[in-house]
Amino acid sequence: MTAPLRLFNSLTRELETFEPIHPGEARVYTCGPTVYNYPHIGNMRAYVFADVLGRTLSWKGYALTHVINITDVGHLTDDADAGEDKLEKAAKERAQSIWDIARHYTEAYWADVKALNIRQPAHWSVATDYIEPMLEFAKSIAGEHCYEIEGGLYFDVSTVADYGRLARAVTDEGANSLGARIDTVEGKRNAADFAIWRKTPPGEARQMEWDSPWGRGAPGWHLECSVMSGQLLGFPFDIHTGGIDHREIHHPNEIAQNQAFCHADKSGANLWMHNNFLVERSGKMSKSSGEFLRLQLLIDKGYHPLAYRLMCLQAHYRSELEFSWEGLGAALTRLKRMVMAFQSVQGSGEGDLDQRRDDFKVRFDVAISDDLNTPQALTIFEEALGAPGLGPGWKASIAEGMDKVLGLGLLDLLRPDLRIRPKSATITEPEIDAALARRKEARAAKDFATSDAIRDELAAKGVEVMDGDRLGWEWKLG
RNA sequence: GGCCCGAUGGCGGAGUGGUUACGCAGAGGACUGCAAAUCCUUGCACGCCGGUUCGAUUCCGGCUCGGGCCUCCA
Repeated sequence: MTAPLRLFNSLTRELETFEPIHPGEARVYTCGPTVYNYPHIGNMRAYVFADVLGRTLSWKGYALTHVINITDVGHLTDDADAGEDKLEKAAKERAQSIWDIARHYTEAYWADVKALNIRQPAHWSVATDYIEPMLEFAKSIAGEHCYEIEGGLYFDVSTVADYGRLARAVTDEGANSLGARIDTVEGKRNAADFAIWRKTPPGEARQMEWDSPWGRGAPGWHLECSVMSGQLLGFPFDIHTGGIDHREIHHPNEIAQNQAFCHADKSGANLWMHNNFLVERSGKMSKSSGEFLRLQLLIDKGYHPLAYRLMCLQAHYRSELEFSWEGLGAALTRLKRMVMAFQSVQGSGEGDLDQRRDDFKVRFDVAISDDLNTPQALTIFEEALGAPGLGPGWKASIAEGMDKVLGLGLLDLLRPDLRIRPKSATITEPEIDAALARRKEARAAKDFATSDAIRDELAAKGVEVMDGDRLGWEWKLG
């Protein structure tokens, strides 16, 4: 009755039918943020994607266990072998405790998660809570797959089968392009070898460091995801997601660790899924480039955060999505109309239209089951909102079904909620109300010169008067 | 240098071997004192050159252009 769920597996680069490892269950691990800075909206696209995946699995009836990790240690500013830990660096620059830094940015991330209607996963796994299991994991693979050099314990990628197959990095000659540009570290056997444990350099002390058989130090970034996914979901689990950038380094390394740990050639997860980037004309979104787009900036400019979610939904997760303020505005306009359409669904039509209702559901299911085709699912959703004369319960049916998958939360979203005061506004709501009251009097007296003058004044302050609309007025954006 | 991806109307963005979604913008209409908002209607596209085919935007090859990754990044 429902369509089989087809998902694109980065490992095989093909669509595959989802078949749960544990009947009736779906276990998903999503690579989360490194909390050394605010997330930008491109980062958040990854979580909107993972959220839609999770919601779809729930819609299909699977009991979902979703894990998103919080990286608060081990992620370096440079490559796998050099550079500083991002958290240590941020703490040093701001003269703050590393734990305060981590907490601050974790909370900022969670605020964005909430604003975008991203559901809470079963676990937010924090890397520093898993140091012991990481040490155990490292010990179990150290003998057969790792070697020690001055910098710490390194993983020898030649000890596992098909290293880098996820990245498709092997050339015709058998050479591996991964790590080709990494500066050589003294003693490394292969360019792509990476740190499992990084020793604190002699004479230095880090805020975050632990004892280990390889000296006092900190775990390598790649280690944590293998450990937390294995601990919380068990190997093998169903789906591992992340940004497309992880397809090249982080996930191949994770797979290598999983192979070593499980004494198997399998990757540790049945499906590896990657969302493509949000791009901007001025160049790639990058935190290292200084200014970057935060969700809060969108809100400050008067755009409701769910307009950004809708913008993400309008494109397929595997396609690059072009960001522009015009595009965001278009999504906001669409969202406003959807909210109004949803509110006008009365559910008072004849009761003999169940077949049509089911047809919508089937079409929606087919679209979302086709590798999460949210752009198409959206159009079917809108068609259903505007379908005339559907029977009682239609509205609730839409909210409980399609909207649960898309996550726009139309049941709790009212048109006035979308009117967000821009931070730059120079007029207050009471002032606007007062002006509109004066305008109403003028209009009643047919003093159109005065009423138009008031309208012009408001327009100059970014307020658009809408007489024929219940809202009465709206902020002008852009 | 190596690996990979893309090229669809004004913008964004689906999809398909033969009638080319959808959104926003635009145009026309309804409504309005006039507007705006809203609603209805609607025009507009498949990078170039070959090949396969009865027929290609869709499949194959080449070209051009653009992008990503191999260094931190979702």
